[in-house]
Amino acid sequence: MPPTPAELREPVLAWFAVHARDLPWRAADRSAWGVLVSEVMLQQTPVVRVEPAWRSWMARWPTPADLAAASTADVLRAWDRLGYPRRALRLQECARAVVERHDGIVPSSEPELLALPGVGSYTAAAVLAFAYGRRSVVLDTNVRRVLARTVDGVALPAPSQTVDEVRRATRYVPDDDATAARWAAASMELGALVCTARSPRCDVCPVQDVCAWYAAGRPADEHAGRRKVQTFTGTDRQVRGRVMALLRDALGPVPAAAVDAVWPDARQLARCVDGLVADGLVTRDPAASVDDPPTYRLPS
DNA sequence: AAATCGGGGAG
DNA sequence: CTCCCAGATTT
Repeated sequence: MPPTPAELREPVLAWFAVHARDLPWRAADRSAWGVLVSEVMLQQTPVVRVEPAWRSWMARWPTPADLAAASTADVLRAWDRLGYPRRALRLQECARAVVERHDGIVPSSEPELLALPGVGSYTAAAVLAFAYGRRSVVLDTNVRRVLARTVDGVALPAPSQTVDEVRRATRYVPDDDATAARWAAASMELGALVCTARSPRCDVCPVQDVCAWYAAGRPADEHAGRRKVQTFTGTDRQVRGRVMALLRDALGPVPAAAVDAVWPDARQLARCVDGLVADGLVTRDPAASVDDPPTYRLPS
């Protein structure tokens, strides 16, 4: 018997009222743009690493117009090692779209949010709930795990999100805007602090008594083995990361020879550099003389 | 539905 | 060492 929506929500909301972390993008004076920036930074990057980056980022570029007017090289340097630099590129594109399409105001409708670069279903729902206090179905990795355990009685959700899963999650979202927005934050927080992927702290969980997974004796993950572990060492992602690090730290244009030195496999390196140029993360400038090698830099 | 895209810190 | 993190986009 899975818990009813009320059986799950009420203890989690009460727990959240006591245990919510004091994160800067939850402060009373944060802007809708600040919320959007935090959500993009938090896409696949842990809270502890985002927090200091968010503070300095918002101090430097408080509004969409500020970020829209910045040099892309500065944006990529400020992004530093938050991972997936394409997100930084899209965040700046997003700022420009907000300025051009919405007069510099972050939109408050789901279709308009989804149309922004770098904003998918999760981020759109999160901005609606956290910036505007509106009801939405916020289904991130934390909420997916909380519902998989408490409702479905399984250790972890399926590798990819299904339509059925969204429908199920919708049934647990409160009807009114304010409570729905709190539920979004509370259920995410429970997944982040208690109902964690590695070693869940069921002993302090506010919904232990209604949790289907706990009742079943915490059975192991049924998808174990089928889960794709993204390796990193030796992959294109590592090579791209090295090239980006080199260009971030460079004061001026970087000679091709310096780029060649970051990775021993010349073919793989060339493929990665071409990819970075195609992605708009790197600019290749031809040399003065035709037979000389080009130089590389971050895009201006 | 699956692959790709960074990087780091906990276990 | 492996695993996972407030995902989005492309194929």
